[in-house]
Amino acid sequence: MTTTGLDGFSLLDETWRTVTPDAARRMLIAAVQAFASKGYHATTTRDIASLAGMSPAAVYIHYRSKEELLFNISLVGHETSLTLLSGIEGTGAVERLKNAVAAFAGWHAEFHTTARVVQYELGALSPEHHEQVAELRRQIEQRMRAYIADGIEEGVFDVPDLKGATLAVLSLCIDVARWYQPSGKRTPDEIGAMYADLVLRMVRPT
Amino acid sequence: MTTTGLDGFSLLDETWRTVTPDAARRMLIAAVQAFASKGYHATTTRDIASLAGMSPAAVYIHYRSKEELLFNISLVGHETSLTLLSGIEGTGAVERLKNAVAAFAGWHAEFHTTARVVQYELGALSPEHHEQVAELRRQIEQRMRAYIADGIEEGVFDVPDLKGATLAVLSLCIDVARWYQPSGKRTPDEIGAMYADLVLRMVRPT
DNA sequence: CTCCATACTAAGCGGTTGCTTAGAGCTAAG
DNA sequence: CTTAGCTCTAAGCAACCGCTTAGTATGGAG
Repeated sequence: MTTTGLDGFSLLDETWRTVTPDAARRMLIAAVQAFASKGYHATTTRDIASLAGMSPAAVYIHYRSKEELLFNISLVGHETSLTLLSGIEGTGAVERLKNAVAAFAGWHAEFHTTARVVQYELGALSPEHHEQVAELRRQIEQRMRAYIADGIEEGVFDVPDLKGATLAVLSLCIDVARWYQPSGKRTPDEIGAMYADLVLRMVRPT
Repeated sequence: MTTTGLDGFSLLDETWRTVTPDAARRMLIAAVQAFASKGYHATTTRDIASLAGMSPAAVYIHYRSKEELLFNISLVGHETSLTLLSGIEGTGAVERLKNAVAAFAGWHAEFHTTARVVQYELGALSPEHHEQVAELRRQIEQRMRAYIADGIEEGVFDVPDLKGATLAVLSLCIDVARWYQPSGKRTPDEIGAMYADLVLRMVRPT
């Protein structure tokens, strides 16, 4: 899962590779960085333009508003993590849940800049945009719940409260975006592996 | 741990009971509500004054700035949760960790309004104020780590990575403030009990 | 070459922000 | 009654906000 960022593309470039034209992508990446470090409301459109190396008015050539910038980030971010979670493979429920948690928690570490905006700026979206994103979040929850439910059906998990356990697992992974620092000792992959172990301990039979 | 809020005092009043004079307390409570629902930067001093039923200028009679309002909230909130975590009782490490997680997670649900400000608006503090709060956060982490370490020494816990496990347990509890809704099915006490069970599963021997 | 669409900037508009100033109303000591 | 001190409000200031307008530079089609 980990990409090194040493191949000429930064991690942010990789996530937003499909965004065109070039100036629109640079603007989006600038917005992600600014929103992640200062928060949506503390970021001005002048901050974003300045980070992208353009004039304040240039924002509005590619985006209708500051909120639309946030919506694009939020939408692509949620779609990316949903795709990631949907593509988990493994033989047996134990291995699949392990891989799912490692990938999902690892993503929140590796792409913590994007993840921070995705997870902590939902409240700044317009009601219509928020509802679109909420639907994706429901699908993410459904996926994670299915991985746990599989193990219960297989008889390899002991989970008294499926909804509660799903909530806790997702919560654990999501919160990585809040505390993760690249300067810390653990790599995203190590965090993913550690969290996978902790979650499997939570669901294993007594 | 749960207080009903039916005794004439709201939960917010209870937390801020010691703040005087009365107008300063009403202003703080208004700020907590506003910061929690819209975020620090999206809240105007006029919002706060209006919620407190006073004029915009009244804020500055009791507080030097909007940031000082946030600092007071953050400081009292951190002190409260540290005191809570420090006063845990129980015979044996298993019972103490169970009680600690139940209390800490339960607090983040019951006082989710305060907890949201405490946990998610740290970045808006001035560097000096942030450092003061960071010291309290280090003490909170130390306390939780001690509860887990006790169980390892007693031989009743199997934890390969003490620092990692502490981080995960705190993270799990803190994130309750993000997703908790009073309209949800679980009471704060039920969430505390469920989380205590999940955490004990994470640290029990194989 | 002309023409036109696209991508950008310089300048700035109306509204809002955190915070200040000047002064009014109230209370209580002398 | 006077007066000092505290709490509050009405009004407003300078700075900054999101966003718009007018105009410039560029490059490709005819």
